[in-house]
Amino acid sequence: MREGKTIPKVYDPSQTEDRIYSEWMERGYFRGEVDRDREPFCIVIPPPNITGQLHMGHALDNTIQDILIRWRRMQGYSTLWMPGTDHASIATEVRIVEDMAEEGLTKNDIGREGFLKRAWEWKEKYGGRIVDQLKKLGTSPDWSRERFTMDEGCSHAVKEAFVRLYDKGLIYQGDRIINWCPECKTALSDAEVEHQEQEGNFWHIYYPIKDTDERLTIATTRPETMLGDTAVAVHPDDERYGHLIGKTVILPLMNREIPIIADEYVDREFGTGVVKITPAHDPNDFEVGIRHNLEQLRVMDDSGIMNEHAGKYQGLSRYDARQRIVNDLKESGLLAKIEDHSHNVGHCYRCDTVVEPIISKQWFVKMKPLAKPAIDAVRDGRISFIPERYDKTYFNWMENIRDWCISRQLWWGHRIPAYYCDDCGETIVARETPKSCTKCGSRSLRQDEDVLDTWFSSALWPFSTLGWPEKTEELDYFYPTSVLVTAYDIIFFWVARMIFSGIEHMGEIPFHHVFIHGIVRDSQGRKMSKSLGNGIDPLEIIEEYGADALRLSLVTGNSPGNDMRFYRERVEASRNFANKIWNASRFIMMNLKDSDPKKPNRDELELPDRWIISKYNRLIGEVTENLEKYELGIAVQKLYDFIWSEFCDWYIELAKPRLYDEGGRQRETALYTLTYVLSNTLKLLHPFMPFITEEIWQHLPHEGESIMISPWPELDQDEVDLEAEEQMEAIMNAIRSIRNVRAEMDVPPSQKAQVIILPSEGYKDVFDKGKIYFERLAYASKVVIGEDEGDVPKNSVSAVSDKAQLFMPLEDLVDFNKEMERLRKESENLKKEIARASGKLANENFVKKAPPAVVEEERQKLERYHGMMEKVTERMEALKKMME
RNA sequence: GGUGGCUUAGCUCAGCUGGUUAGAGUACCACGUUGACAUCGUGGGGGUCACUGGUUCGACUCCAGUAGCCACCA
Repeated sequence: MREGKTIPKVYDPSQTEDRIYSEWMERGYFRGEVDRDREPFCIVIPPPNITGQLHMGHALDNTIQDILIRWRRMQGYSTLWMPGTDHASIATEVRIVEDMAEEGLTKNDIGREGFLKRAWEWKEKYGGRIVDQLKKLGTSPDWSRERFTMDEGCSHAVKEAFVRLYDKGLIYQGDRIINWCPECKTALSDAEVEHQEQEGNFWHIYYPIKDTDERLTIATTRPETMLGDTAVAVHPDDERYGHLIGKTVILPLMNREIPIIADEYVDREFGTGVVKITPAHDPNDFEVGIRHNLEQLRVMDDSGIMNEHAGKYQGLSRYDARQRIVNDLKESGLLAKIEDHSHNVGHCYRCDTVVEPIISKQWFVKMKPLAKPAIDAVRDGRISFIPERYDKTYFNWMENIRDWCISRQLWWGHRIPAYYCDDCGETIVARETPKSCTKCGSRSLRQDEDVLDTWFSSALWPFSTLGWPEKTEELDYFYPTSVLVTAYDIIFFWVARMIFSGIEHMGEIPFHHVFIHGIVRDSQGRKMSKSLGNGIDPLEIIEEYGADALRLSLVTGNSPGNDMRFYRERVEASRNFANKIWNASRFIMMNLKDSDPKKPNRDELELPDRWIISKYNRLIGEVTENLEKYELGIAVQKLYDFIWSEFCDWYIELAKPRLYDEGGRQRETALYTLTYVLSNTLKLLHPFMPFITEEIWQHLPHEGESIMISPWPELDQDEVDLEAEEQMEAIMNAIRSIRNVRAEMDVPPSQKAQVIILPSEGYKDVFDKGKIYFERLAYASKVVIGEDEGDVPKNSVSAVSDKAQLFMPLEDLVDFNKEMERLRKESENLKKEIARASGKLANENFVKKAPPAVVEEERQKLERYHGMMEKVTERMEALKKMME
């Protein structure tokens, strides 16, 4: 072997991974460059939160990206995988506040500046952690270009984007209903609200009509909001209530008079057909309020505590208030009934508190004009989702989108570049902090206190990281990026927003493909979560089994868009595979010593060589094709099968006789083929298992300094050798038949037997040349090619394969009854197949309408079955005679 | 309520544009230390492809419906 040391029997990833990774880094292999002579291939990483630790979701997402990047890099593309992290405004702020709480500090104690200082320190300390963890996975992004959503460039891009949108009238400030988290005390976008089904109640409340004995019954799930009612509404065409429109009801508990209005928003079928209108606490009511010019009465403060408009309920939490209100209604006889009712309640995606729809002054992005071209881009195929079905999810969201609330009442993030004049009240939106008011010249300006939604900056990620708004070479060359890889749970938050932002700011889509994968669940199919404590730490897995094993486990059996369960047993299987490759390579290296076998001429190749080279070439085609389709699971399955079954189980075994023939001319041919197929197969496997493939490749004869920059193998149709495949199959099938018979007859491996082969027409030569393989792989003491049954001794067991009849004289080991039983089973089986095939062929329509190739195939099958049946029958008869 | 997904061997899953004797891993059974590997080898058992219809010469695969589970949206 190259380094002249003995190779351990068990592969130990911990001995290699870090060393190899440092070498790759030192040699700058990850570096992405603008190279006009080559096609670009670019992926931007979904930036992980700086608060985060690497979890299985990251591991999967980044393994996939690394596979694609490594593959394209080997194919000769100029690849750039752009890495970075996200400041994760709300998540980080929550973490730091928790952190401070342990020291007994609050945000207000240390003030905005103090807080930001602390946050940056926190970022410096922990922000790199996840990056280090990604390195352990073996990922190959261009770390020299690593970005952060709050770095100077990205911040610049954010301001630029904000100002441009504002100038175009696509960003506005206004009082609208937003989702308010009373715990985080900030507004949230619609996407940040998680709806959870909850058991609740429908409280039916009487609203007395002024100056009459009549009353209306109104059902609500949030009785506390009634304090802010400023109308009740019925449908204009509802005959039950037509006479009441324009009258007034007395709002219970508050004794406020509010009008009865008519609005088509009311659903006559639902509940009593009368609804309370609370413009300040419900998005639909808000719209109704605008139409009818109703007062907006907010009854709750930012902490979810009832305020001065809540009368005697002031100071109570929203839930205490609800309780009290229901009790009070009951006491005053105004509670008609309570119904059980399950409904969806919005929760904050960060802290899980029930969000409160509340009217509030916030900044918004006007979505309709932005959504239109973003929908078109997917509709006309410029952007495609893999799997395709996710375009429906995308359309559904984009077509029903409401304006995006982008301001957050937080400190950690991009501060909104809006400034207010204390003197004239002017709002100035500018890239640079203005010195004086553009309207009145006053110098007393205050910047907006709020920061932007984290996703506002991540929406710019595909171009902000490439230098936008500067017109950089990178931007010109790598944008639009090639593919975005992410899980489906982030389509709305991120993918959709990148698409409309890219189109708006760059005038071009941000990526061509969106490759959606599922999420990694635990072995019981549950989502991994901190609260359940069922998360599996990828780093622990890497430590125990190696990064290659982890990566392999994450892609095998994984199909696009579908979730997967994570099992330790699977990782073990992957590790075993790594070990298998290791040992196959070890075997080859042991035989190579330090030699570098010369390429044999074509006519020097033996059947197994031609066969494995042919299979290897097919493999190239299959792996490449499946990578192109993002079918990584299938690609890796093909590799697994090829390496384990065809290469290890068969080819190595078939090559052994020549290897043990020291000094034989054929030894070098076998060695060459072994080495050639192994080292090239390693290339195909490299994107999936980068470490072990590099480690082995380095020890094999090779050109170039690393497998990761070696050229991706290309399918050579001339090497696909159908004849070799067919002949080898014939031998392999015959060997399998013998093994099968021996096992069924309970013949121990130690009991070698003579094998007599009666080849089918045209296969005499094939089996004659293949004798040696039967000795090795079918426990044959001696192999004889016979002409007919006359050459077969009486006490033989037989096996029938499609291209030969096989016999083993086993003397007293033969149990004729057992043999008979076996033959009967086989003939049953054949009978079934013959019935199936001939049934098909007897069907006129099949013969007439099916493609000729399919019909022909079926004919050949039938012929083969008939031939085998004949042999089995003959054999049974002979046996019967013998037993008489 | 709307949309989408899933239902294939004991378990976990592949099976992409309809034609395979329906596959893999794992578990299970039997045999096995033949000079790469017991993290292994050889052989084996195990599936009415959820159900009902339809299209088709032909359906695990396409269409419709039903049931159960799940996800997302409202």
